[in-house]
Amino acid sequence: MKNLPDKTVERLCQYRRSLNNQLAAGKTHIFSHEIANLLHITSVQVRRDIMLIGHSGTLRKGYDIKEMVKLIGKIIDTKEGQRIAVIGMGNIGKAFIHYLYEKRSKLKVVASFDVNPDKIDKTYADVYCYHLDRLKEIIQKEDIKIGIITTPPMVAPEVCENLVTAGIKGILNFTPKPLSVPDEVYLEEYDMITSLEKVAFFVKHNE
Amino acid sequence: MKNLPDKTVERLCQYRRSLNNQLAAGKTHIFSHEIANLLHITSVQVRRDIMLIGHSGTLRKGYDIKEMVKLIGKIIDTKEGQRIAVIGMGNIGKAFIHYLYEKRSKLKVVASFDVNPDKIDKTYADVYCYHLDRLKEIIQKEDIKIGIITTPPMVAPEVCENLVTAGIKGILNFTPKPLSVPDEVYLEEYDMITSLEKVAFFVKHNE
DNA sequence: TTAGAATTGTTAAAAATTTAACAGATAAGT
DNA sequence: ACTTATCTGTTAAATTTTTAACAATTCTAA
Ligand SMILES: NC(=O)c1ccc[n+]([C@@H]2O[C@H](COP(=O)([O-])OP(=O)(O)OC[C@H]3O[C@@H](n4cnc5c(N)ncnc54)[C@H](O)[C@@H]3O)[C@@H](O)[C@H]2O)c1
Ligand SMILES: NC(=O)c1ccc[n+]([C@@H]2O[C@H](COP(=O)([O-])OP(=O)(O)OC[C@H]3O[C@@H](n4cnc5c(N)ncnc54)[C@H](O)[C@@H]3O)[C@@H](O)[C@H]2O)c1
Repeated sequence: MKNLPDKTVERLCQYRRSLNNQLAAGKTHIFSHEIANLLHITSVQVRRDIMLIGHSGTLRKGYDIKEMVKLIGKIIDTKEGQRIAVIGMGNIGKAFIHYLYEKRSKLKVVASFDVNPDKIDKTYADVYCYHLDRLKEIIQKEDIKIGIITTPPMVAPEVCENLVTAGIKGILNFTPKPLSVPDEVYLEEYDMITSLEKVAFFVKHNE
Repeated sequence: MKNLPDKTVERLCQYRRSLNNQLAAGKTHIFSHEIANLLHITSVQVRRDIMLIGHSGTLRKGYDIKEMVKLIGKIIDTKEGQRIAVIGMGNIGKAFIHYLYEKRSKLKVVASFDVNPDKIDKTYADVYCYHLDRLKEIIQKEDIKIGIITTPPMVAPEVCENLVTAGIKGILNFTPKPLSVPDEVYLEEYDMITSLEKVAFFVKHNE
């Protein structure tokens, strides 16, 4: 199940969340066009994605939601759940930890780091905050594979480098500073402001 | 300058931010491959994007940074700057307002809304927080064109509908709840968890 | 002043992604 | 049982996006 297109992986995550909602609402089966409507894409795309992961629906009945959620989980999650660190316990860092805590997903934040004494040695939603100096030590001890950078932009490159040295395998960067990592580390840059500027652009051009 | 590919628009926003950084660092000109390195894309792509917006560099000297920033601004910004509302003054809502405030960009948050009495009638980074009931009134009075939804997911569809009724033209949705809007409204769904799950997927498959 | 290196701008090719088209299967109604 | 509506799964086509290729231009320096 390795060669899924990037975009498909992204959509699978979204399918799963929507499907869980439907499950909670009491539905057991769903049609491709229903999923499509929920996510504003076409039903063809949904069917194609589902085909790619090797799932089959029942004709005239649709897809079994529970099974799909389970299958997507198999593809996206790891058995034991992934262990994550958040670096920079400001607004966004804290928001993230609280959010994941409530969701109880397979993605577990198991440590956080900061340099501000007010934040260090405190616990946020069960996540302990260490001084940045202990980054490498804790990451290795706790077998953390993913780092989320929510520090001020200026220090992001340095933090990034330290994460890589410590052996992290994936980084999600929330700062607007573009980072560099070796090939074997997966880097996702998540830029909230670009999204907003994109909206602004399209609003401007639809006037 | 209407028919820019979606992806190009996105990159232009990123170019601008990086270029501003370079400007601040004292550079006046930059080569396509330098921009490319900053953003982890190819120099061809940079040149192509720049071509599409009708800018020209100087051979062997590169692109004039100041001019490029100005041109990108012309394409992306509106003259007067866009007026924005944030609905839901929790962690993310506040983070956003503070961030935009510091940046002093053309994107101005001019109002925010909540239902929690603790938040209402207070000011965050110069942005006043109104009760949700006044949404339509304020949006129309203040000529707000863009809404950022950072409420709890459950109420997002309702908020969205109210925004549309009030005449908003673009929505940036931070909740994991997919929304529906009429064709003339531009909707961007920004899902932080999907990004994280994507990282997790690729980490898993690189092991 | 000429050769060589560097860099842009553009067209063409390739790759990735989305959409269309439609055959085949099944449930529901008659 | 037969017909019809509806959906899935899949292959093929279309579109979008990225990458390659290279001519043209400018600077450097022998
Ligand atoms: N925190 C994260 O990392 C994260 C990640 C992904 C998605 N999200 C989503 O982003 C959204 C905001 O997250 P947050 O951490 O800022 O949440 P939060 O709980 O801190 O803030 C929500 C705010 O919305 C207000 N609110 C409630 N009902 C409202 C209504 N009807 N109208 C206007 N305001 C209302 C609340 O009073 C509160 O101030 C949520 O939907 C959350 O699921 C958060
Ligand atoms: N807030 C937004 O809406 C928004 C939007 C786009 C991008 N961003 C970016 O996201 C990042 C975080 O934003 P925020 O609003 O949470 O910022 P914040 O200032 O609230 O939090 C930053 C945290 O990082 C800590 N920190 C500082 N230096 C550190 C270091 N060397 N190592 C570890 N921690 C360190 C600080 O003590 C603080 O707790 C920033 O880079 C910001 O530019 C924010």
